[in-house]
Amino acid sequence: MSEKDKTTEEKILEAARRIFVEKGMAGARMQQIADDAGINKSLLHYYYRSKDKLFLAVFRMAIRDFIPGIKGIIFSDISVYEKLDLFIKRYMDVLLSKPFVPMFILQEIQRDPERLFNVFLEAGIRPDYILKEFERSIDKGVIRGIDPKHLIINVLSLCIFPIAARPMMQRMFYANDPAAYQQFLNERKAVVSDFVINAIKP
Amino acid sequence: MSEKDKTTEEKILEAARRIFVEKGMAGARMQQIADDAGINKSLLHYYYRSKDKLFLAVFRMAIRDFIPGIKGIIFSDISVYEKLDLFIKRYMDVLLSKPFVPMFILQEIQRDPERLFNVFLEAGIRPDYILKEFERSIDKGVIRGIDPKHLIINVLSLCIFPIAARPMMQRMFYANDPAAYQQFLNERKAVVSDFVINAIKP
DNA sequence: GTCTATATCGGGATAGAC
DNA sequence: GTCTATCCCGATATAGAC
Repeated sequence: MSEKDKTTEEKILEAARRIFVEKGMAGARMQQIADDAGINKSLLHYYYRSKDKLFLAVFRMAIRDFIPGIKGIIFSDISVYEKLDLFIKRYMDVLLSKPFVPMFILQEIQRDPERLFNVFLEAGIRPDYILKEFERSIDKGVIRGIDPKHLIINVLSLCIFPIAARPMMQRMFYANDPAAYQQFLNERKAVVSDFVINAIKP
Repeated sequence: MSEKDKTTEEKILEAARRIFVEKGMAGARMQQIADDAGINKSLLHYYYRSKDKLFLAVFRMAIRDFIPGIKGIIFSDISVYEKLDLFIKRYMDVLLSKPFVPMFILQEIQRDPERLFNVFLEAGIRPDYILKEFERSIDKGVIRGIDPKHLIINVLSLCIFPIAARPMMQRMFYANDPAAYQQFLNERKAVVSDFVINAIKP
């Protein structure tokens, strides 16, 4: 689909996504979103009644993009180690294809965690199932005794943080070379998987 | 020092810190900072000429609070494992005593990474030394062959993320019980240290 | 140093023509 | 559906009295 064939609504959503991620909800300007989308400011209000509604639309879109690939893995019928490996790789793939999501969600976590929690619930994201599975694996001695909550948060940390903190890490470790850091993030899929698996092997 | 003995300037800085962390630079309101400090809005401008200057003051204070305990460890003369263990525990202690710092810095990373990088440089924060030390340890076979950059970023991720994402994690895993999550974070010092050390043992 | 009052401006939102 | 013009509130910032 060429740039011109995009509906106005699509152009708005994409522009809004860019600006909201860069500036956050409060820092974003409707004018800038309109400019970025190549349309008039009033049209934003025509399609979405308010800034808040536009933000929510972008937000839901981000969540939806983000989820489908993940849920399949969690409920699939493979070993814990395969599951962890697959999850980490798939999860990082999704994050790399939507690198704006981490900061977007972190900002929303501060702004209104309850609303975010409900969006997650709607999407069927709950830790219960995987928590139980880790517990069983620990009981069976398949993985080392670590509180499953810590394990989950470790995995999330290792995947999310390097993307959220990208501008600084890229500057510090790669003299601000985007291609080099991208390469680093690609390697990271295997590195994190190894790291976690080594850490929890009995 | 009682609440009353604090100078106006101190009261402003503390209030500003709270509000800036909660709302971010753009979302924060001078009025709210003034209310929170129990003073008049104009006084903010009397002490700090503008919102941006106030933000910068809070920011530098945050960095300064944050650094001293850390640097000592990096250059101390102990084994890599002891150093990692000590660093993780001390670093998380600092983060726990200044829990606003992670989001504050993450926001600033998006807003102006170059300025932040320079503030870090001023404070003497550079990854070179520890990077080299990890390399030597890998060459000697003391730790498993992992790209030292990944190792550093893993440690940072594991320490920082759970605090930055606290409101959501607390809601998901502890039914929003702050004391329970605080307890979780305290445990975490030892858990992360174990996790990392297990992951890199040859 | 601290307050009240006010200037000034930017930005979200709406009205209305086409 | 898309544009121009405009409203109006809220927020930063300043002036000036005490």
